[in-house]
Amino acid sequence: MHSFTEENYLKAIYKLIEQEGDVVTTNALAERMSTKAASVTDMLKKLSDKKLINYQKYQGVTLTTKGEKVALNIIRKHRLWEMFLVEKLDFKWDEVHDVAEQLEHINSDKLIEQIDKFLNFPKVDPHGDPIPTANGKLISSKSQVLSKFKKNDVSIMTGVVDHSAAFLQFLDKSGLVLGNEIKIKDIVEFDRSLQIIVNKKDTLFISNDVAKNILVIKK
Amino acid sequence: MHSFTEENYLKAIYKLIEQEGDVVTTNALAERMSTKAASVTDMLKKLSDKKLINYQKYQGVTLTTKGEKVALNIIRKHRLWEMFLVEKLDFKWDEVHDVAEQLEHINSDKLIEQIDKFLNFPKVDPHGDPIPTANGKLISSKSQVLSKFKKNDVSIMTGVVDHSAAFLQFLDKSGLVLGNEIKIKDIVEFDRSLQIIVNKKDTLFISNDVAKNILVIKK
DNA sequence: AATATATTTTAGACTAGTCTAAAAATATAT
DNA sequence: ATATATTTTTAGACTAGTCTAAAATATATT
Ligand SMILES: [Mn+2]
Ligand SMILES: [Mn+2]
Ligand SMILES: [Mn+2]
Ligand SMILES: [Mn+2]
Repeated sequence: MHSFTEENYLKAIYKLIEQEGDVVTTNALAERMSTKAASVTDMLKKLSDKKLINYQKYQGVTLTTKGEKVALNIIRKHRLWEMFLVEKLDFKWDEVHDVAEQLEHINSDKLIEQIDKFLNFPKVDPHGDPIPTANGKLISSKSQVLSKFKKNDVSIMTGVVDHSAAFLQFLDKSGLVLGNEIKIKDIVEFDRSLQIIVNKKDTLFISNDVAKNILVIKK
Repeated sequence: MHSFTEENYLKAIYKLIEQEGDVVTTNALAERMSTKAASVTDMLKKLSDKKLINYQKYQGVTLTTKGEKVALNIIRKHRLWEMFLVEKLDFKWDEVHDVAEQLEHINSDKLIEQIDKFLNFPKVDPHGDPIPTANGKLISSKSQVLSKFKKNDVSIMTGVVDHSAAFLQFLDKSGLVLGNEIKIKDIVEFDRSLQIIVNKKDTLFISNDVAKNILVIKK
């Protein structure tokens, strides 16, 4: 099929387009893949030959339909494996990423179908990210970052923007986990930091930087 | 750590020594790895440089203590994953090999510990093969091939020699699965084929070739 | 003991993926 | 519009793993 490296490039292109915008630049990809621009150019030629990306020299890249299908399938596998690790093997949400990064490349349709079934067909992964369907559909969530809300707004935490272990551990320690209710008690005008009430009980202060990395849905 | 290829070579060396005898030849390894002798020689140099094997030109190879530890760890992971697939994901014993061949290379101590725990620390895999411990001990079973037994001997099926999907499917169809009791009703002198009674119920005939690939333990 | 055959290693080449350094193209600033 | 800076691509080299063909060594046969 495709090599691990090809799969990782396709996933990176998908995610960069999702976040940043319409086309992905060579440098952005090099940054994300922790490699050099020259190496990226080589890979882009290869992916282009295989009709997985649309690529013209100096013009950046987008995924073809075929390439997007591959990317979404890797993302599906990654998120299902993360869910498996958390739900069945007692991993914490900050421990799953590196292992899922490997497991996502295991090639077996039956395996991933059975994992999906075993988990009772989850819709989102442990970080609140939606799991693409087997035929490559991804329902994008209506969540917004907490920093966009106003005083007295009440919302439910549904995801995170930053997926780093450090941030996830900080959230755990603060009682900010998926499903919790967050009410904005006050917003400090000076630095846009927030005073919030979690689950109608615990009051705490979070910086605007933190609020920008918490996804919620209005109650 | 070590590449997939290195791990597969070490496992192959381990298994060849286990079956065939004291040292492994270049050609035997080439055969097993479905590659050419020249490629094997290249890899042997590399594994020798890494102190994973004892290798002298033209003299065959053995594993060092370090190499054996790596091999046993891969075998442990392979067998635990096979067990997981059968026990938790409804795979049949003839369907697990190729997937386990990939999963055995996933690198995460926590993952394999948790899988072991999740399965309640199994001692053998779905084919009756013993699972090495985390610190590299392997309890070799006292099973023998059915063809060595005599008329009227009663035994319990504990494993298989041939692991091919074809053979395993044949066994399934014949009701010859692990744990079943096998009584030898008669042995045909001419071709050493057997008439056996499975679980005190079903009588069937099997060739000596089949009997040589069924492992049992005397009751 | 000499020769023939089989096994194993070396030599040299190829692909995937990576790198550095230099050249080419594009974007930005005067 | 031209010069400067930035981005991207090319050129050439490196490693891991593989191959074929040829050379070296070991084993078997006479
Ligand atoms: Mn990956
Ligand atoms: Mn995730
Ligand atoms: Mn393998
Ligand atoms: Mn097995």
